[in-house]
Amino acid sequence: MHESAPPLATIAAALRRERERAGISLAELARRAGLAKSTLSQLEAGTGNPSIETLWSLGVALGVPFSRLVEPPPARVRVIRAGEGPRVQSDRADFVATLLAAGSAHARRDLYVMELEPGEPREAAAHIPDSVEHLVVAAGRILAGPAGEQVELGPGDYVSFPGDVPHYYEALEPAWAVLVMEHR
Amino acid sequence: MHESAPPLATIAAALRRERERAGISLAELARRAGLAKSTLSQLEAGTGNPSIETLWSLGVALGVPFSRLVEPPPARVRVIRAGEGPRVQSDRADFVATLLAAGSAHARRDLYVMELEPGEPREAAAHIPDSVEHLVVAAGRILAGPAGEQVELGPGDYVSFPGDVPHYYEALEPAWAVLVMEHR
DNA sequence: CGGTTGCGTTCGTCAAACCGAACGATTCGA
DNA sequence: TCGAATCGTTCGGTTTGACGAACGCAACCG
Repeated sequence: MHESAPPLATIAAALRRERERAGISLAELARRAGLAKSTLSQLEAGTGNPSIETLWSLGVALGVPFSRLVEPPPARVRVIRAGEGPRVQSDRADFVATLLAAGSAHARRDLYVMELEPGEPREAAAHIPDSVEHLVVAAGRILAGPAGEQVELGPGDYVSFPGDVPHYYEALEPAWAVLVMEHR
Repeated sequence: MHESAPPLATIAAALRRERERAGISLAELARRAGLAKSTLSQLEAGTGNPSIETLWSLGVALGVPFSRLVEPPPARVRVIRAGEGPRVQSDRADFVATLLAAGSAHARRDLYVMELEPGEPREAAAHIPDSVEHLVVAAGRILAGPAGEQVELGPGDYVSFPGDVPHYYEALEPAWAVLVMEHR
């Protein structure tokens, strides 16, 4: 899925990178974070599997948000070619969706590209309370919406509706669309 | 500021929250993550200090980005002060942008449809720090990206790049795209 | 009623994360 | 040239996170 990066080496690299950016020594950082030099040494060497509290204290001492230590340096420009993205087979859905960008904790909108073939309508059970789905049709025609309130959409059309009630997607012809799943 | 929350209870709450959102039992999650039930039980109880690998495997098993487990839940109260509302007619927009859905404080991603005609490249000055732009091309061909790092995109292609540096949009042929502005 | 299945918690054991101390290497200034 | 200081690494010892087994509970079925 989208959870690929091995955190082992990522953290080691991030620690060294941020420490050098701060311009302090390993011993000094260990001192500020309240850790033993040895611990930090092994962490930067890629040996070891720090506890949350350990890594957190390092984040504090370095003055960087926690996620910067654990997430790989974000590629400045991310390109996902048509059909190349990670296919998400949703637990409770039959449609094929490609996850483009997962929302962070502060930006909980997940971005998908959805491809639909005409035929069986895709029935989606109600899911998370207070979730909202946004749909922009890029090509083809799609009949979508909550049960009983479907609307027909063509290229460029946009619709949003609550995701916490049963709803349907049905392609009237081969179609694809951009889907934004917003769950608060 | 950004480094305040004690991760102890945050993680416990996040784990339970995300697990219930996924609708699986504690035992089931432990199984999928390859952990002992007891470990997970203690984590959700707020007792214990998981290692990175442990927490990571939980993130994978839950299908959520790591940061969602470690960062505090978004504020329940959502406030948009006077004058802070989303500008629909952008000040410097010489392209046609239609605001579809403004992000709340909980989901700070704004959703646009953008139409471009070939000709002058659209130059966008750097804006809000730590903002990210997501672009899915629906039709036509677009050259987009930060200055010096533009990529050419066709229908179905996706790109994201930082929005806090100068960047360009140039239609190589009549095109339209879905634009998600993410500002944290 | 037993018997089974699944749940979440508690307990004892073991591996490993973390610590403190000692080490060689380097850079100073006296 | 010699200490003195600081660097980052390596080596045993201790704390503790993770495991597996057992437990009590509820729901379900014979």
